[in-house]
Amino acid sequence: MVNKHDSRSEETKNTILNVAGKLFSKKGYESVTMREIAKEAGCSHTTIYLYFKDKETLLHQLTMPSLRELHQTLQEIHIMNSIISEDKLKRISHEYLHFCMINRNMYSLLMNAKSTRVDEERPELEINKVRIGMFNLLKQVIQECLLMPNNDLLLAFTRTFYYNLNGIISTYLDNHEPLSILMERLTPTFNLAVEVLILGFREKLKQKVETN
Amino acid sequence: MVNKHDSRSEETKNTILNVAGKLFSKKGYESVTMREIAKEAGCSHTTIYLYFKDKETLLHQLTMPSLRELHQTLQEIHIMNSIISEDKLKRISHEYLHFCMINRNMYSLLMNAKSTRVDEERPELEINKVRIGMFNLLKQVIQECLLMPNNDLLLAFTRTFYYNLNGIISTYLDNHEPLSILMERLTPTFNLAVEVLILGFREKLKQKVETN
DNA sequence: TTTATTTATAACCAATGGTTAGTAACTAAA
DNA sequence: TTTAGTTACTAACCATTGGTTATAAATAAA
Repeated sequence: MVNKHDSRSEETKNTILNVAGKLFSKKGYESVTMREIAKEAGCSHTTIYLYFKDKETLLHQLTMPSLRELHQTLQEIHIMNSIISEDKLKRISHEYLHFCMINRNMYSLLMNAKSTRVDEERPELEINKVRIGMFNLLKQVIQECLLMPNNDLLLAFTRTFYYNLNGIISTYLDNHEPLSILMERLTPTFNLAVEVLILGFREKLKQKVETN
Repeated sequence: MVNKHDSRSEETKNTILNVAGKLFSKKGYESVTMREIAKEAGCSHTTIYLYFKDKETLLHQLTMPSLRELHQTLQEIHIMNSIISEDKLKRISHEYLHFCMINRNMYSLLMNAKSTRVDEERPELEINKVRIGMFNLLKQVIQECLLMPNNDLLLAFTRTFYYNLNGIISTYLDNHEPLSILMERLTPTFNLAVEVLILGFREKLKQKVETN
């Protein structure tokens, strides 16, 4: 039988997480203050420090579940047999872009995982694992798409593809347009970018074969 | 005959600008404090506010001259007759990347020109002019490269190219590797990206022609 | 009821960007 | 030379923030 103490602290922790998640999404991590979160959660701002080491830990604990989910989604798309690899790549790109646009705070964390944190169950290792995992997944899908060996050129292609995705996100990071409208407006351009890259990769591959 | 008053204030202002420029470059805009700048400049931190409205104004006044210079450089490359447009594109990309990597603070300003500032001689208008100017220049060079009309497809191509450049920059924004080493390591990848994009654009164009 | 444990808050701290009041230095006029 | 005015600069102050420490409140156990 859970006692009131346990349930009270659990409830407080969850409330803080929920409120923080909402506020971060709405106003951006940097501009939300701990006092604001506390007020909305109905507690003192110092209570937050009973459960979370600092502000960044809060963001981190909000991020990892969603990130794992994204990674899972991308993996599921990857192993689908019913679609060709070029379409997989488009779907993966779309999911990644969509996720990052919704979760702009998390995107920053994803890009800037601090390597200063070696305590706390090696969270950087986990987030790095997920990052690397997604990069490698992208690499595999590109490899399948191009029917090429796993070599330096594939790495460079994957990087280029990755730059493009992240360029898109960073271009619209501070855009205040509603997401659904933004995605509707720009998805054709995003898809074009993927197609152009694949075409370019194929041509580059051809060139390499012709010079060898 | 300039009096001591005038020369003294001019000197103070320039010292502050110089010091700020160095510190921003070295440690990043966000992590440099006004008190730190003041200390290095040999004045009180409140003196800074005699000359500059706020911290952002300081960054802005440091940024615009360099940005104008970059824009000028890119324009000069554009009008060069001695090189083909594909090489122009590579040179322009290289200059832009190099500039942004050196001036990461300014890059942020470039990407995030605040629209909240309508006082102060319309600086947002100026920075927007430069941004738009550079985007249009890029568009022109891509157009020449591809020998295509100025249409929606060209705009989408230019956007894609722009995403790529900015993806590169944002990927390495917090990288602490010395710039010369970073550029040496990655310039081949950056050039490959440009080539891939151009190849892809050409193929896309071909497809469009074939379906019309 | 008293004591121990857990949860939470209030008081406090250092630091920051920025504002306001006061002082020092310089120049011009008497 | 002295006085008044102007300019450059500083110190005191402010509100706010993330975070720490001391204290209070709530709950469970003896």
